[in-house]
Amino acid sequence: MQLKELSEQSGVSAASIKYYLREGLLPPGAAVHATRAQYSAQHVERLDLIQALRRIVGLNIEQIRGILRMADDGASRLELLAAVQRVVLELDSYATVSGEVGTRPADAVVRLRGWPDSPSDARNALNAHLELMESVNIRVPGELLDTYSKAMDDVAGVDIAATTAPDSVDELILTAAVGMHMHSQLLLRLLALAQASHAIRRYEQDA
Amino acid sequence: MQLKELSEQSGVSAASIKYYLREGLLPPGAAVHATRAQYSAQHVERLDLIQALRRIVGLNIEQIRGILRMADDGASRLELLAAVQRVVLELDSYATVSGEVGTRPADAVVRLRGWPDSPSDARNALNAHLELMESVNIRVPGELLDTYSKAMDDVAGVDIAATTAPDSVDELILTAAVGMHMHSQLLLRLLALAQASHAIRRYEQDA
DNA sequence: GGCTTTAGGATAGAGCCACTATCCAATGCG
DNA sequence: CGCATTGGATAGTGGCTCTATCCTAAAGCC
Repeated sequence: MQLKELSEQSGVSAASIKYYLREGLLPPGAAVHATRAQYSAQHVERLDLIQALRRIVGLNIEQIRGILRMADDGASRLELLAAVQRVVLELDSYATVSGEVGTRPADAVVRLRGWPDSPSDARNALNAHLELMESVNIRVPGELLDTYSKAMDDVAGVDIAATTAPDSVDELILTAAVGMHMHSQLLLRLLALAQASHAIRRYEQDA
Repeated sequence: MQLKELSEQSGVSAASIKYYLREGLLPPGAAVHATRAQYSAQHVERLDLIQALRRIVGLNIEQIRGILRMADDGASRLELLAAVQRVVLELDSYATVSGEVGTRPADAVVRLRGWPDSPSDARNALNAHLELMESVNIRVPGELLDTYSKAMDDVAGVDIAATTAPDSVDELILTAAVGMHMHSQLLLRLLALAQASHAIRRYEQDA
């Protein structure tokens, strides 16, 4: 198919497709001639992925480019997962907490859960965030971290098990990124509901 | 104090303060004369709040204005909490899932946890989100929802207990919004770590 | 009393981002 | 043969949050 049809099938305007081509998000089609190129189903899939990462997960062009480039360079599933995580976690690194990152709390969690031991970005991000929370006086008692990590362990188990056979790299990225985002939003909504409930109980009591 | 000093104390540029005044985020100072106004410590506090909501929580001007207006109109703590939740939850209502909102799953959670019964925005948001997840084929088994809600129940308990005596409305908003955001980010990081761990185990096994 | 500084008001511009539109020459397709 | 389409280039749009400039009037200070 050529550009116009690709646009129709993906629901992305021809102008935007050109933009993505320029930005290196979408690989160029097979150039039949100087003024004619053929696009495939993979291009449609890629466009779907780009759309999802933009509109659902909220990544920007540069972040998407980074991930896709890795995918196209034949990165492993683990590497891709790590890349997706890096980007999603840094969505708002409002303050790059630097300084000596005490690896304590995350290590404890890892030990407690019996997770494989490897000092990852995810672990650093967790430690940095815990420091940040402490610095703004939000207490995170050990038991809470325990409860949280247990819950997350359960999700991850379900998630990874479900992600058995990703047909394509694009699909792997899609499920990883969208899944993380969806679960995170789900938790946020549950937290809101829980908070509202607790607040109601408390303030009614006061009154 | 006057504008310049307010700017120095809050770390917000004079131009931005003027902008916030124009946008109705910051109440005008007490006009001593046509060309002189006095600002108070409350103005500094308000600016801190605005900064936090912008930079940490990532709200836009209109969202902040809405919350602050409620606060200044003397809304109750519950109303304010609800308003904050509404805004934070809608941060990315990528798809306003409408239609007959089956109140089933959230109701079950509420019953299970023994939360006070009131059909709230939070509950609707949860139901809508669960529908959305289902529509993109992300399974959320009942046990998972159970685990999640238990964890969130624990946090909310700690949170609300800690938020005993907010000295000012601004502080209440600050702790609510920042707290929600921080916990949500914490969970996201834990999820990332858990996923990475599970993925490592799984893929190592495969290899 | 004059000089500098500041307030408030208005308006315009900057900078970023993700597009979107226009123009072009070259060329394939019917 | 001629219309439509392509890749390539470039410029413009719209939303958002500031930031900068200009102005007049008045206060503070010596």
